[in-house]
Amino acid sequence: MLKLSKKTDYALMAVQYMASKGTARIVNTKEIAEEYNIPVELLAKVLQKLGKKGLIVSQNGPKGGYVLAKSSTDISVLSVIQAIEGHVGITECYHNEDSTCMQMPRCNIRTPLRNIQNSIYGLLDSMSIEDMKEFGSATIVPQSRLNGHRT
Amino acid sequence: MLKLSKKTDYALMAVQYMASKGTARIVNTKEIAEEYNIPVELLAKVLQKLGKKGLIVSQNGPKGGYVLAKSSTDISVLSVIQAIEGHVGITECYHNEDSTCMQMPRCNIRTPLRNIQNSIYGLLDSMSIEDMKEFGSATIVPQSRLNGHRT
DNA sequence: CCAGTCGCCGACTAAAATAATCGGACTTAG
DNA sequence: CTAAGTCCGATTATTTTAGTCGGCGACTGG
Repeated sequence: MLKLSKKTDYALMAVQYMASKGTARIVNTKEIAEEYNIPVELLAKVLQKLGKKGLIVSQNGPKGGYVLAKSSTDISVLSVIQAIEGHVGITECYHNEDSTCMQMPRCNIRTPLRNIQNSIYGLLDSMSIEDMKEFGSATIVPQSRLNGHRT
Repeated sequence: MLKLSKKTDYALMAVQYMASKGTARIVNTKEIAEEYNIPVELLAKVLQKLGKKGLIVSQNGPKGGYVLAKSSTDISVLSVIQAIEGHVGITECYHNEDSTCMQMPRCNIRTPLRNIQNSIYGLLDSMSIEDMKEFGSATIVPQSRLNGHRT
């Protein structure tokens, strides 16, 4: 239904939060969880995933926590989403590499949907975490080819 | 997880199929279901929803069925998706009008996500069912502002 | 004029995805 | 050496999605 999972929301919030603190400051799970009212254990797993994907780096022990692995301008929104959700596809057959779709043989919407998906990918890839701050109220993608409303 | 539901897939396939048959030919649920290996009862409900939204018109009785209510150039992909999924939002708070989101007070990703969502809307709205045929293997949205891959 | 074909509708069950919890192990600053 | 932190797998609860069932109502051809 075209909705992001809460885990992804949490991930974006957390990364955004870390970005706002800069690379000098190390933040821990509890701090972020309290800031946004997120269940700690859940956020913990999310951050672990981000760590394994190399988007953030972890520091163990007391005074430990996380920092962004690179500049917020170099972290795309897409990379965060994919870190949490794995391979994202708009349809079953693009979501699961080895899906057995009953409709495959005669499917008439695969290719066009792939194009839509690629456009969305492009959009998400072109937007960085930094952009999410800056463009708080601007439109990102040129919609020059839009030709008015249909029903 | 940014995936369309099967019902929506079915709806798009069905509409596409009807478009391919033209407005003269009336098609029934069973015919479409067999063409694409879709469970009839499920497809039936999908078509009913499309009917209620005025995208297709129904004909009762024997030899009954459905026809597109208007030209395939005047039916946007978005309208089909919305007919099935209702109001679509990329996040909980945009999906559900009256959602009580724990993160609301301090949420730092609402506005940027809304922009992303609007871009997706624009894309889906600008694409008609007819376009889905034509652009079987073309890219729809100009991605001129893309600036290479990040992680 | 009535029998069979079709759409219409709501309630129901089944399966899958998501959200959240729990328990315990490993790491390290103080 | 211990408390504060990350790490990790297993488990449960909740919600969403997929699919099923049964009956009603509309219509058309014979």
